[in-house]
Amino acid sequence: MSQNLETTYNPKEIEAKLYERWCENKYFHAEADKSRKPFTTVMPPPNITGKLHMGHALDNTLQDILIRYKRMQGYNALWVPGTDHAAISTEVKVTNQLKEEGIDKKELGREKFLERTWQWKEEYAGTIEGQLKKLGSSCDWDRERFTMDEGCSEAVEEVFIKLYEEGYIYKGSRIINWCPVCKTSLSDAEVEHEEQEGHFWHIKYPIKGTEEFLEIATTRPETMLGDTAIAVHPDDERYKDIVGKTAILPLVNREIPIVADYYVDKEFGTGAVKITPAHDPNDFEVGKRHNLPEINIMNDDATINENGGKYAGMERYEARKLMVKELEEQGLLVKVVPHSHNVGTHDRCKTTVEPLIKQQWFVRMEELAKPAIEAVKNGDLKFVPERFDKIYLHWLENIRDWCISRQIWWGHRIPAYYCDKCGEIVVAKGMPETCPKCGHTHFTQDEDTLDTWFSSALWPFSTLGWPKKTEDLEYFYPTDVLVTGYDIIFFWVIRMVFSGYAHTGKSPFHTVFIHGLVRDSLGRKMSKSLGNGIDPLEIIDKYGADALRMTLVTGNAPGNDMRFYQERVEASRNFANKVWNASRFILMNLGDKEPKEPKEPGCHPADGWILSRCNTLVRDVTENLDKFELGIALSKIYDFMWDEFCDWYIELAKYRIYHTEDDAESANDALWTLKEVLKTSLKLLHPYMPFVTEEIYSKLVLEEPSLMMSQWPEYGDKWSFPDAENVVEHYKEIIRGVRNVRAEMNVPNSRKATIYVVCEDKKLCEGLAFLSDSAKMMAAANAFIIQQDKAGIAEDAVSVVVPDALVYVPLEELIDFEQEIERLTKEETRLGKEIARAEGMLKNEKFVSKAPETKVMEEREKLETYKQMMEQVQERLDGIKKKQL
RNA sequence: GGGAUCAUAGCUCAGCUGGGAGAGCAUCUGCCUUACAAGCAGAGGGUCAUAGGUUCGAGCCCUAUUGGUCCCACCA
Repeated sequence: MSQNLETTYNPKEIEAKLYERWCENKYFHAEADKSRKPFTTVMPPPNITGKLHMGHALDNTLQDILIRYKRMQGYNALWVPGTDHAAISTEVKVTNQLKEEGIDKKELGREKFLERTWQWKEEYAGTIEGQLKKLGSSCDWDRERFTMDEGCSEAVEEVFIKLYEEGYIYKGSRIINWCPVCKTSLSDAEVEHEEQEGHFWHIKYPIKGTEEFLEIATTRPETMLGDTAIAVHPDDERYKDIVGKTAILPLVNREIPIVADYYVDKEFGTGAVKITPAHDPNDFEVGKRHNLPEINIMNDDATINENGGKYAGMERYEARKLMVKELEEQGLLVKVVPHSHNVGTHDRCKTTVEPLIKQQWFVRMEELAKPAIEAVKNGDLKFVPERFDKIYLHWLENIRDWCISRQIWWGHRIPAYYCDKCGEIVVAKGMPETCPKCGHTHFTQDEDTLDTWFSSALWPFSTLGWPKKTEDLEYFYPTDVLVTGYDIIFFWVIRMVFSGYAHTGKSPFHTVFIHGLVRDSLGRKMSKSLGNGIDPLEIIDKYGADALRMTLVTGNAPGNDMRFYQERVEASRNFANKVWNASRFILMNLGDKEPKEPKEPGCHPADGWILSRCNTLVRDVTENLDKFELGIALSKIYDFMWDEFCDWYIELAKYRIYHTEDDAESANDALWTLKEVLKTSLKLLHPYMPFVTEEIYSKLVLEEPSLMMSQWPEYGDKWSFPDAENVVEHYKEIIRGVRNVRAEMNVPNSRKATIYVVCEDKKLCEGLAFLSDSAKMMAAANAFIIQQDKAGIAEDAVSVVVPDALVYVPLEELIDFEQEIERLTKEETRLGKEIARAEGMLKNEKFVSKAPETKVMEEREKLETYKQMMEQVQERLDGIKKKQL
C-alpha cells in the first residue's frame, strides 16, 4: 500500500488518470438488461456554437451527481450525451466566419455552406466532449448523439410526415415574426420583448368629402404605407358619425374605410387606430374580420418594397424619418409624444423583428398541448421545484400554433416536395416519383429547414432509437429525470413533453429538475458582450473539477440563480484538501495493517458515536438526494466530515492508535472505525467530488475495483448507538468548557493542568472513562480524572459547569479571582435567561395543554438541567466571594 | 396588465412537513499541537424588509405594504 501522498491534494494528473480508467473499464456504458432496473437521463444537448460556459458546467454537474448516485444504488444508469445543431445560431456563426474570410454565403451556395458547417460541427462537438470529460461527466460516450445525425434526422422526417398526415402540420399564409438580418421567420418563443424608449406620432388622416380629420397615434409611422383601414370602438360616441366613411391615407392618397371593431381601446391613444393587416398581428385579425386587403410594404431585409411608392428601396427607419418630415410639412403631424413600448427582438441577433405575412409551415398546437397539460395536472410529470408548474401550464394553456419553417440552410430540410408542373405538395420520405395529381415526374424540395427545437423535441426518444422499436427504447424509455435551466422550459421541455405523448404515448420523463442561472460576482448574467464570463476549464485547471462541482451545488436551492466567484471555489478546494489530508492520516496509520472487524463494533463510545452519526448521515443524505435537495445533502456531508469526523473523531482516536502497546484491540477498533467511516463518507461524497474520492478509495480499499461502481451505503440498526452518542456529546461539552477557560484566561496549551470531571451519573462516568486518555490530548491536560465526588480537588480550581457534570481546572497561581467572578457571572446570566425562557413556556397553560407531549417533556428536562447548572454556578460564585473576603 | 421570485450576520447564501437563528468568506484573539497554516482553538456580529393576522408557539403559514430581479401579455 502506498502512503506517499502529497500533503496538498493535486487534482491535475489524478483527474485525467481516473477519467481514463473509468472509460477503459466501460463504467459509464449501459446496456439494456431486463434483470436490472434502469435509470435514464438524457443530456440537454449543448449547442455546437461554441465552448461550454458555467451554465453548462452546472447543468452537467447536477446530472452527473444524480446519475452517479443512482448507479451506486444499483440502477442500470444511462446518461445519453450529445450536441445540438442549433440551426440559426450556428448558421450566423459560420456566416460571420465566412464573412471574415471575405466569402459571401449566397455566393458560396447551399452545398458548400453545409460542408463548411459540418466542419464547424466536428470541431466544436469535439471541444464540448473534451470539456464534459474534464468535468467528470459519467455519460455513455458510446451513445453520443447529434440532432442532425442519421437517426435523429430519420426521427424528424418520420414525425413531420406523421403530423402532416394527421393534419397537425399545415402550410399557410399567416403573420409571423421575421428577422430582417437573419432573413428567416421565427417562432413566438424566439422573440424577446424588450422595453424601448420610442415615440408616439399623432397623425391626422383627412376624411373624404369633409374638411375634417381623424387623428390616430402610432409607434411605427412607416407602416402606414400598408394601412387599409382605420378602426374605432363601436361604442365610442366621438366617432359614431364617421364609421362607414372613408379616410384618405396621407402621403399615399389611398382611400381606406373607417370601421368599428371591439379590438380598439377607447381610452388608449386617440381611440382611433390605423389598421395595417400585413404588418401587425392584431391588425391582421381585424383585417380578417373586415375583409381588408393586406398590403405588404417590406422586403425581406426590412427595406420598403415597390408597394411603398416613392419610399421603395429605403431602409425602414430612413423611410420613417422622411415620412414624418413630410407629414409635418403637410401639417398632418399633430404631435410627437415620448412613449416607451415593447419591441420584439430576435433572441439570437437582437434585431428588431418585423411582423410579416408569409407562407410558412405550422404545427397546430391546441390538441397536442392537451396531454402535456394533463400530465402536470395529474402528477405524471413533476417539476422540481414545483413552482415551475405554473409557468409551464400558463404557456401551454395559451399556446398558439408553432411556426416551424426557417429560411436558412443549416438544419433538417422540410420533406415536402412540389410538383414542377402543377405545384401539388407531396410530403414523403425522399423525392416522390410521380405526382399523384398530374402524373408529372419532376419535383422540387421545399427550400426551408425546420426550427432547431423541432429535432430536440424528440431527443429523449430519438436518441434511444425511435422510430425503430429498439430494445434500448423499450428498456430505457421513458427516461426518468430531465435536468435543465428554467430559461428553456418553453423552448424545449414543453415541446419534448407534447412530442413524447404524440409519438410514444408517454411523457418522456417523470421529473423535470430545474436549475437557475450562474451569474457573476455582481449578480449579472454572464455574457460575451459584458466579458464577465468565467471559463469552467480555467477553474478546473486552477482548483480541480471537484472544487468546481462542489461550488456549483453548495448553498443553492433548486431553481434559484447563484453567484459565482473565486472565493467560493477556494472554499471547495479547501474541503477537497481536508478530505485528502484526513485520508492521508488514516492511510499512514493503517500502513500495511488490515484492521479486523471488532467483536462488537462501536463498543468504545467514540467509535459508537461516530458510527451512529455516520449512520444518521447516510439516512439524511439519501433522503435529501431523493428529494433533489443536493445542496442540503452536500452541506450535511461537509459538516460531518470536517467537524465530526476530522475535528472530533480523528482527534479522539489518536491516543488509541498511537499507543498500541496500551491496548492493541482498542487500537485495532479505532483503525477499523476510521476506515469504515471514511469509506462510507467517500461513498456519500463521490457523486459530488468523484475524483478525489475515487483516488483515495483506490488506496484505501484495494479489494474493490472502483468507488464509482461500489454500493451506496444503507441506513440500518447495525450502526446505531444512542448511548455512545450521549456520552460523546457530554464529552464534547467538557472539552469545550476546558478550552473556554484557557481561551478566556489566556492560558497557553503549554501550561498543562490536571483536569477533574465530577459527575454523579455512574453510567456516564464509566463512559467518559474510556475517553480520558484522548481527552488529555484534546484538552492539553497532564491528567484527566473522572470521579463521582469532589475528593482531592483544590478549592480554588477554576470550574466549568456543563450539563450533568462539573469540570475543575486547577491552575493554581494563575487564577485571577476577578476574572473568574466575571466569567461565572456571565454564565449565571446566560443560565438565568434560559431558565426564564423554559419557565415561561411551561407556565403557559395553553402550551402545556396544546403542545405535543414530547415537546413539553423536552422543555421540562431542559429546565431541570439548567436549574442544576445554575445551582452549581452560584455555589462556585459564593465560594470564591467568601474566599476573597 | 398578469404571474413568479427574492428581502436572514459586513459579503454571498442555506434554513426540508411551524418548536430555542446557521454555513462559507471577511473581521478580531491565541496557536507552525507528529493528517492538513488550503490548517487548529476561540470571539464578535442578526427587532430574519414593514404592518397586521392564524397558532400554545412564526424566518417558515395567511393578508396588505415597500423595494429588487425575472417571466409572460396584441394596448396601436
